[in-house]
Amino acid sequence: MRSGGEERGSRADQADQRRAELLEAARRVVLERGLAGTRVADIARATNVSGGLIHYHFATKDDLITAMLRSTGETEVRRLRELAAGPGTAVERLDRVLRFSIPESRSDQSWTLWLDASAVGVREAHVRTILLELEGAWIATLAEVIAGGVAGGEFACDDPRGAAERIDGMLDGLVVRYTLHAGGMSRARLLHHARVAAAREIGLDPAVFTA
Amino acid sequence: MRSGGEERGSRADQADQRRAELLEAARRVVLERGLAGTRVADIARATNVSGGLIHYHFATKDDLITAMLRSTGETEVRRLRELAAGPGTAVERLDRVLRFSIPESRSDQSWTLWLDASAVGVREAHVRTILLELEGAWIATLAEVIAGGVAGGEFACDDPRGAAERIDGMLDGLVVRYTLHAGGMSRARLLHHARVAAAREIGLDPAVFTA
DNA sequence: CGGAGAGCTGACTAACCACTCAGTCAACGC
DNA sequence: GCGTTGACTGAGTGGTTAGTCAGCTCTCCG
Repeated sequence: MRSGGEERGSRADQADQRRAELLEAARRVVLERGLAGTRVADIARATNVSGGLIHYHFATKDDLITAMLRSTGETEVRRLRELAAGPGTAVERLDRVLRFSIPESRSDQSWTLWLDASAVGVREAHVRTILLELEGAWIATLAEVIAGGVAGGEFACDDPRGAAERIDGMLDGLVVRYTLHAGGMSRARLLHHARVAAAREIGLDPAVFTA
Repeated sequence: MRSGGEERGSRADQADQRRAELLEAARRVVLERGLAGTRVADIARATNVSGGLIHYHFATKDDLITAMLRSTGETEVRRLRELAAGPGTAVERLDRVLRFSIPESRSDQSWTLWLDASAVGVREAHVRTILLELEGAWIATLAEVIAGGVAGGEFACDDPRGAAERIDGMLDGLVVRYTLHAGGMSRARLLHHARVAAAREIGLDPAVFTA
């Protein structure tokens, strides 16, 4: 075992690599089977390691799941900030953020992770904290992009923070609906709603996004 | 046991009453402990019956939970329709619907039931169906109220259905945020957002709701 | 080379929990 | 009254699963 596999550095790095590997496997398994349906044995199998190894690197299943949610959230926030800070007009930046906030396609079920986490977060404070940071970053980024557009004279909006909260809330709600109900809404309509709502908030015509 | 308790009718009614009682207890327990944390023994204890009785009335735990979700959803939809069909101007009817759609207070955690259900619904089609009907009824009702306002000349909106989808989505997203994060948003701000977004969709000033 | 310790294994255990079942009791029809 | 049937009990039972542990192997370093 582990002869033709990926390279492994010094022993000092090995544990970190393994931890990252377990985190990634946990993410895949939870996406596939749901949080409630995920066993630590499943994650072990997906990584081709023994069940005992999971508890060598993570004291409890909870630790593993929490670390996985935190690292996934951090990755998403990093990417969001890159897109928001990227080149182009404020309209282009805002549209990039909107498009990044919704699933790429019908088969992109990555949002179910946050649905599961939200249900758990009601009862568990450390999960709630992760969700709060994730959503806080989203709202803050949206608000910055909108405020930037206002400062540059592109947008008209007297409450960028409030607008960001409303847009973020609508995205969350609609994405859940899109994710849950296959026939309920097309991705095109989802994006249309996001653009219409955003356009209303910044005092522009929705057509600016598609021009 | 069961001497000073509530009256029980004929044997024919008894089973129905007991079923309803178990449904209601299941709702309370799930709200308190979450779907994942609910044991059938908890529901039995909350009803002061034996564990075996649960399975006398409901073949499986899943059956009980599903029936509970369905009955809760039906009750909420009935109440929503009453409020939407009630007296007053279209603005008043719309505002009643908006206020009914958000928690009554910080201690009203009834929405967590639907958060739990949504997470389960990703994997289980029969739960998904219940959610689809619930959300469909909400959107349809919102759309009817808006269309009514347009017909009566109160509102200006060229896509009541789309507006309803956006408002419903935003309510879902914001209510989750409100429910999850104690300090994140006040109920007043939540209601403010709902009214601002709705006012934008119907071409009125948000102040009409508070006048 | 040799000892130490990190990484890892897999069999084990203790707890948990949905569901079963044999039997009790009381209401109802006859 | 008396047998039947529906409501209900509570002690199981079997399957599942997070976490443990004794011991193995390999790498690193003196």
